[in-house]
Amino acid sequence: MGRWEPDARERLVRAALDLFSEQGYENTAVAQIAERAGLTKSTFFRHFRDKREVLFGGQDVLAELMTGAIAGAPEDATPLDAVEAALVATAETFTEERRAHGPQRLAVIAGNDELRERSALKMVGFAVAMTDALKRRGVPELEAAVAAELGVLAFNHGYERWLPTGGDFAEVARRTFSEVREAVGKLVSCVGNPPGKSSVG
Amino acid sequence: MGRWEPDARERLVRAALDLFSEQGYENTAVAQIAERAGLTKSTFFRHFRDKREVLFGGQDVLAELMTGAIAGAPEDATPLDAVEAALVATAETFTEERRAHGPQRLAVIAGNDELRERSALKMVGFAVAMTDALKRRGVPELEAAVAAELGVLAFNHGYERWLPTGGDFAEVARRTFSEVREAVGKLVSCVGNPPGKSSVG
DNA sequence: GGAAGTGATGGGACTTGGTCTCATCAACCG
DNA sequence: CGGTTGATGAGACCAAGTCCCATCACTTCC
Repeated sequence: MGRWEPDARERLVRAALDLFSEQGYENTAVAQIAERAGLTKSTFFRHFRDKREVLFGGQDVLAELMTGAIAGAPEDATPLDAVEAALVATAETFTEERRAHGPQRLAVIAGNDELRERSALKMVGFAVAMTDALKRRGVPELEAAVAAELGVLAFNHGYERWLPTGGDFAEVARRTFSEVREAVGKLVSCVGNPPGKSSVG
Repeated sequence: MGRWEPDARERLVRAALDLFSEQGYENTAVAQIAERAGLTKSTFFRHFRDKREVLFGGQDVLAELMTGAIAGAPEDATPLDAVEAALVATAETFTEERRAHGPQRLAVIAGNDELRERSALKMVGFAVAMTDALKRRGVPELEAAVAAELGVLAFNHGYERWLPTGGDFAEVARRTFSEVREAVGKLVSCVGNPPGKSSVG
């Protein structure tokens, strides 16, 4: 594997994923990942900000798709409709190839604190991005924040639901988000809190 | 400052906070923090898992207060009521002394990625804790997750609102959470989505 | 009162993540 | 053919974090 083989980044990701699965994240040195990919530590850090980031590539693309969809949603769309559109807009990145190493990736992340930490930050990033996009539509601060948070929740649940079955993520996202909406409805219309007249307002 | 002065942990926290404010988080070495506290690097890592953690002490106590309040809420309390009780239950930790270095702490965290990452993880921890506590009350998975997420959102907003003014955090939490409830109500009762019959169900 | 034990600390070696700088090499271009 | 560009290799370097062992203050027990 020569110095100028193409797809250095992809090779690094695959090598990292394999090594993390084989021996655990903490027991794998960056130099080892680079070596398996036929590269060096220097090159690794040229492609990824740090060791964690090799598992979280392309998340900024997702955020851009979300904000773009919210900005481009019909003017009469409700905040929740806009958020739903944001989730649907990310479907194009959920390719079959991505699904292939999804479980492996999830397992590695679940087994390490640093990685769960990075994952949490990415989710916060999504929430902030959607909140800002909603605010630019004139949605009040707090409503925007709530809607965005619900969107992130649905996104995560949708992803976990999409992984085993595959298929069109847009559909899964719509279904999951409608369930979240339903859950919200049940929460606010609980006994003692009739809808329309909040008991705490 | 001798070897056996008391309050090593508190001294480390104060030294870290001051140094981070003076020269930035990244420009401050752990050895330097320890030195200012009259201790050594070894001792620092005996008190804190890593450099970040010196700014996030006591968050596990908060999670326990939250879960305890949810578990101990009246049987007929709605999920949202239980979450509100969880926020109120954390009030006892919001002392005036804690408020004193709150802004300093927030500023340091906001200025560094590693720290925002850790903060995000802590919030996810709260959400998971409250979700589990709600599920143990028989609340369905998704509703529990939504309610917990709303709680975390209110907690954060409440904290930022409490910092400048001080006073009883319980009151601030109640007020903030009621505003979140109101926001949720507006979201689900938007034009095109009459409450009671979801347009996407 | 001295000896043994306990728990927190000091100290230093060591690994690894991450940065930085400079040399190298392939491709492209005039 | 020579110069430029861009990605890589190589290695020094610093700081985070781990590990092991010695040290010291305090306690307990004989």
